[in-house]
Amino acid sequence: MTGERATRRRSTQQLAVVLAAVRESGREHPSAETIFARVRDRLPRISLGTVYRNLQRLVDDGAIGMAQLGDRVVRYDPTASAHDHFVCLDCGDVDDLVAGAPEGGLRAARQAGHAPTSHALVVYGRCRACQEG
Amino acid sequence: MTGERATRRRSTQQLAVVLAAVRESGREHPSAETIFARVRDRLPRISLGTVYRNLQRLVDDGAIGMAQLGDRVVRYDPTASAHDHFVCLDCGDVDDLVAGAPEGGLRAARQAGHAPTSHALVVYGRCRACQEG
DNA sequence: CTCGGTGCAAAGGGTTTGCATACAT
DNA sequence: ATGTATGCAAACCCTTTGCACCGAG
Repeated sequence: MTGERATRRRSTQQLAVVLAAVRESGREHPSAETIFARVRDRLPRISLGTVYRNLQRLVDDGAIGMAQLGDRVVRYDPTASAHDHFVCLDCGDVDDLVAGAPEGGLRAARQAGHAPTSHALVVYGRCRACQEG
Repeated sequence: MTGERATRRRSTQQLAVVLAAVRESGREHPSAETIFARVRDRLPRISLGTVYRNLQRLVDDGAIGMAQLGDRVVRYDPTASAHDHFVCLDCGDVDDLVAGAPEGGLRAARQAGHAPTSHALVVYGRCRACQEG
């Protein structure tokens, strides 16, 4: 019974503007609230619910990434492909990290009989800017 | 001005029972709600707020660990020392991983000028039990 | 014309907090 | 006696959702 037909998706202005807002965010890893504020400049009547719905859709489609970085909020990421993150404990800034697979963790998982398929690595510390002075 | 005096901490029955509940949890990584339910068997009048307050205190004191494993809730961990986690995408079970430092990530952070002090690694996949059959 | 997307506002789920009281010290 | 910890309930914060209307196809 795979009979359900995929519902046709419409491309709206709101969707485009949300995507643009995430894409323009550089290494900032904005929260939904931040996106909301930014998107409002262009579409003053957009609602927070719509922002959440479109962000979710973009994540599901693989157009953007999503990360939990230790605090409560979900962060969105213009880089959709898998990568890791550095979070500064002083200023909260986030940086992308390009690192190979965490072999130690994967090996430990396999040794326990598990079959790893993905991972999330967040490195915490003091960022470059916060070390000066 | 380091004049604030540390407030004297009292050891209550509630604190002891919360700690015991976490310690008895094995590799289960219970949420606050789970701890609450368990603790209630022994202290029927304990409140959820007290459970949260005591869990927070135990974490601050380094008596127990705390982890965010991808879903919304905070998990508590009888193992206070740093270690990583495996989460089964099928059944949700959590397993501890003993892995060395994630060198790739740390190196990438240092290369960007940051000074790493800690990290959180969660490996996702299919657990041993879910692979059988 | 259709029916998926939107705006609004309310609900949800997890966690924190203000306050009067209880109790460890 | 002192003031920290508790119980209760309300507040908080982030996110999701129900519903009537709008608008892309």
